[in-house]
Amino acid sequence: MSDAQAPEKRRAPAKETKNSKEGDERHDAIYRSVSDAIVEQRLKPGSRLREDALADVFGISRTGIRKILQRLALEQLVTLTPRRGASVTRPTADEAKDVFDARQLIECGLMPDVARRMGEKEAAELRDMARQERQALRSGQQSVAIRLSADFHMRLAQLSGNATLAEFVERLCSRSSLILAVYGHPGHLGCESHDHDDLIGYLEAGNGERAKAFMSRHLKAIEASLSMVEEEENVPDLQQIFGG
Amino acid sequence: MSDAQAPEKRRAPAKETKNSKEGDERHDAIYRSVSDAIVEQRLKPGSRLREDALADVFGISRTGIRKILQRLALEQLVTLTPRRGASVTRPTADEAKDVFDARQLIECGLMPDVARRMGEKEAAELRDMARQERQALRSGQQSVAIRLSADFHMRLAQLSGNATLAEFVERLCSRSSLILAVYGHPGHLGCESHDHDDLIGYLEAGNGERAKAFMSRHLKAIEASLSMVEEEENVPDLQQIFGG
DNA sequence: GTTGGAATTACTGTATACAATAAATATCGG
DNA sequence: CCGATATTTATTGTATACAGTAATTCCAAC
Repeated sequence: MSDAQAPEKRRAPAKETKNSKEGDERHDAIYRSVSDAIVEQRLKPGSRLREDALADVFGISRTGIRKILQRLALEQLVTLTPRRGASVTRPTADEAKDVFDARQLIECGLMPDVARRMGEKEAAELRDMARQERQALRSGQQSVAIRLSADFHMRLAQLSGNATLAEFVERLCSRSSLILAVYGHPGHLGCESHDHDDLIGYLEAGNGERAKAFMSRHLKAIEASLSMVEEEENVPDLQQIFGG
Repeated sequence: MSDAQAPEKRRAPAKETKNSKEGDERHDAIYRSVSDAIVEQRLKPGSRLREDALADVFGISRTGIRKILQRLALEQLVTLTPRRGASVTRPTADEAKDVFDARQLIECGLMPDVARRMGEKEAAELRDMARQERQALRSGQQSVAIRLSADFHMRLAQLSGNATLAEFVERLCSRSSLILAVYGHPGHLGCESHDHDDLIGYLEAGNGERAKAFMSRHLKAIEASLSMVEEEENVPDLQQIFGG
């Protein structure tokens, strides 16, 4: 992972500040680093994200960290509670339903456009992504597989040519990873191995309607694989006591 | 005595800072204030938003302003260019197309759900909003009318029960206001007066499919009313010179 | 041993100071 | 008088200091 090497506490030498990166890119890299960690479930829902700790790890001040956390909060990957700070969002069952309904509407609606704009190059790229995903899954790298699966859906949306809708899909896929982390069964990954390949086939054949129907079933299958029990990790004893 | 070198560091009237508001709500109020000004086109696309100026106007420091600007940037209402600061976004023709395609897909797709959840109270509320909009239009308050029109579409999406999609629609409507500001004809408002009332009728009757079709036409009509000429306010002389 | 409360601690919220850079302006050479 | 470069200025980027508040710990009393 992105090694924030020895946290040399000396941060003052302004002349040294500039040598490493444009500074702007650095922020983006850190954002992506945190975002990836969440999507890959290395940071689990509910984990607290303290500003000082992150600032130390990445070697920038809290100011920059706050900016990044705020962005993640707007994307609903982290939750910002007023005086408690940031933590990785733990999606509720309602939110999960909303997200999958939204994916149903948008991703399926995009399939005809994607089919229309699908060329050889795009198909090859997608097949490669699907291959990588299968490989990660086979070699037991579940975290990586989850992200690759999300990447696949995101790339698909980008190929529709509508940047705005692609951005929406991006957000929905990120949140889906969080949902899988909370409500998915450990051994059972969201996307079945062959689904993505089949989908590429329909799209490459220019069969938008078929792809649409397939995507609908695909998403339904993922959603159906979730076990929608709100685990109330806090004070569960109380209920047991009252029940008993 | 040696502590005499420590002058009274108090430089800010901290006691007065807190008395007025919770501080958190204040930020939200400022955010809404700026957002409304953009949506109502009192701040025109391209206008620069300097941090100091905003900080002065609202009586908070640049820190808070930056937070708000960043949020607006993520919603694509303002554009943040690296060392140039913030300005009200000027949507391109491509973006405009994307936004209206997205609205076409999402808002129309939501209509059946809205029709299903439509009750007396909701219909009455919508009718009231439509009435206010008509009134604003008649009394020449175009800015207010534009925002009320956007509010109508947003509220409609909320009634679908899907908070995630409602948020997407919210963003799309805000951006649409910007698009109208750039590409719309001055005297010609986006939403025709009677359209919204007609739509409520279909929804109240539970006729989701009819409402869907109507919404589609409604949005198409708005989009068709735009004149999609990219005014390249920058270096236009060059082309004219070379052409002439 | 548990509970209530006070003191401490840890953390976030906000403003400000300072550095860095791009834009605007002035200055000088042609 | 025009063009290129140096200087000044305006404005953003970042770190840090300080304040305020929630969480924790510790202590005493029952």
